[in-house]
Amino acid sequence: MTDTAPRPTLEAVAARAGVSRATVSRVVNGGDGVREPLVERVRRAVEELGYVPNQAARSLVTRRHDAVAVVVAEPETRVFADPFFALQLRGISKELTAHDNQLVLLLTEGRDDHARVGRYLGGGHVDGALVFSLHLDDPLPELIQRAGVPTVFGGRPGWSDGTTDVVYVDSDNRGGAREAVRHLVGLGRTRVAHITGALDQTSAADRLDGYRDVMGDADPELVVRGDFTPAGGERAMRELLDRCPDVDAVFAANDLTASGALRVLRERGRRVPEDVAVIGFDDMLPVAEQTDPPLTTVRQDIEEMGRLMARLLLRDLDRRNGGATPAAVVLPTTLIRRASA
Amino acid sequence: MTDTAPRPTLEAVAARAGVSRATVSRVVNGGDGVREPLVERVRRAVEELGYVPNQAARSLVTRRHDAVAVVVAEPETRVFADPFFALQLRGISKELTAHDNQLVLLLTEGRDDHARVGRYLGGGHVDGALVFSLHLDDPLPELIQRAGVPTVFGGRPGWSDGTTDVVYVDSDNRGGAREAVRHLVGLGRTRVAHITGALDQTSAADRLDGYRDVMGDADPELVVRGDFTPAGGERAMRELLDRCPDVDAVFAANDLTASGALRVLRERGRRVPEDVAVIGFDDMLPVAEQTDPPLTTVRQDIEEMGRLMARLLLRDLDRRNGGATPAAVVLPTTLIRRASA
DNA sequence: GTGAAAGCGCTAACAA
DNA sequence: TTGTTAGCGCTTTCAC
Repeated sequence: MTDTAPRPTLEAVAARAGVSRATVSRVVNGGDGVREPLVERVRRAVEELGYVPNQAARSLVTRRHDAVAVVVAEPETRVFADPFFALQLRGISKELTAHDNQLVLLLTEGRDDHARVGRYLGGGHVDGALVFSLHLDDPLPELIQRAGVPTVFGGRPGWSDGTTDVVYVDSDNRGGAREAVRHLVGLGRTRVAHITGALDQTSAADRLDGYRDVMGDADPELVVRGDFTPAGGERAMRELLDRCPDVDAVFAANDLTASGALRVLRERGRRVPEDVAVIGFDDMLPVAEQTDPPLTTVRQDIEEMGRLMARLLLRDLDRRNGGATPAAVVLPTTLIRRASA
Repeated sequence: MTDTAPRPTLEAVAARAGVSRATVSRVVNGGDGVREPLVERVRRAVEELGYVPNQAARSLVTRRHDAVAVVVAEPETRVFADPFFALQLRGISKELTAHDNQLVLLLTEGRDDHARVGRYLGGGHVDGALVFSLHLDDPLPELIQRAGVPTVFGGRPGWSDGTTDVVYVDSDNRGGAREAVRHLVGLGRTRVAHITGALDQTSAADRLDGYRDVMGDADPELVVRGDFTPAGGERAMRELLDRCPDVDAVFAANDLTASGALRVLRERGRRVPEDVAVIGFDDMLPVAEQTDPPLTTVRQDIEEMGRLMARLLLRDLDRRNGGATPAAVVLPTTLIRRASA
């Protein structure tokens, strides 16, 4: 907890190197158009003085901050219940770091925070924003969109009407769900159920759509609502067994849900996969590999999603430099076969 | 992805309100020493123009950034395996937000990143840093300490020699462990084992110390090394059962470890708590409540730890304003009784 | 109580 | 290629 020492300025470096501030500035920012010997002298002076540019002064004139906000709607239990958030963040961080950008994390807790976030984003502290819009009715994303900050969303925003060109990164939830259900059908299962996620999230809705793509004509009783949690999975599985005792396969909206379902199946004496085959979604390793039996599931590359979000945003920020305007990106999923189906 | 609109400046507000820039500045920063009618006029002008101060310009002169870096050593599987990180972050975020500070997240991935973080912290972009130093041999914390940025650590740093006054926030790991083991002993158990955490982390070492405080004279075979993961817990439990078949209680270094141990105990046909009582650490709800049987455990208030870290740092930053220099804080733990012990 | 003026440290025309 | 100069938008003495 030392006090801040007075830091050397461009001026000081210039004096020491015997050149002008402008030259030092050039060298510090890449050094093109400065002759080698001078570059060398400046470099040495920088070194000796331990000069570090003052970001505030630089931003003041460049209007660039080399900083990106990551906005996460917080009350989401889900954000904490699974490593989703952390993994995505890691991907984002890596990409940002690779391009010398800083990550400003904005966690929101409610109404008040929305205003705060809006103000912050509108306040020109950051060059852009990466936003996770988990719920259909979340007012935040639109608010941000209106703030006029370049933004990339994580997951397809629910309010996206297809008209406005929102940029987002998402997994192919629908396609992945289709693949899972097809696999179940291919196993010869005929009573394939689906435990949904929280349906106010597009990922859950899309997975349900995927299920219906394949099982459109199936007994509607086979679809039961969950909420992405193990507890929700248990509840749903019980309901399912009561309603349709002949169910022989379950596609759960995520691995956590599947783990809950598995527990109930065991409790009720159903063997997995012999009596009931189970497939999850996510391939969350600590969950999928620990269940009994290990979970067959649909993998999505979460870290890559984060990386991609950052990449799209940075590209957009650079579009003046000839880059094209990015559009939404949907990443493929993979079926991972383990023992449960 | 709109282009940035030209934002109004202090100058513009001053013109509109018919006052000087200085007066507007005063109003914007609290408004003391300005007469009410003027305050009112300025406020209105700010409102009408949608004025938001330019942080860069302000920082340039005040040398304050109202921003704090949170540094997390990343490769830590643990950071992603449990909600620890997210919870702590939430606490930090809340406190920071309450004091109008921004959270800049620095995730590090290795050697190269250390230099980068050092540079960033030394570069005066933030007013202080909150650092998680998980491993004893992590070079980062010391590097940061040397950067001269006010810093608060999360968890007692391993290299803290007691001489230098590092400020940190930690749970009473040792005391909590003692309480857990005493509870086991109080239950009449005589062969109380301990599955440790990753011993290169102070939290694990401290919990082991707590165990020894109570069981100092016990069979050393009863202590077996884990790594804070369920898999580690399984491995350790197997070893334990082989080595000491008469074990009648287990204190696991955390809930994840305990869940692994529980699994093995079930597999080997030992009843919990009848044959073997089990206690965890953390009270990580999604884990502790979902185990079978539900886990008795030592709770630590993780979010509060985060909040406290931020509070200590902010207080230090304000110490010029009469605050005292903060010291380390150790939070108490609570034993939560469920069914496993 | 209010305003005028001097920078904070840097970049970016423009001259040389 | 290098230097000179004029701000970027704000806070903060210092006069009034």
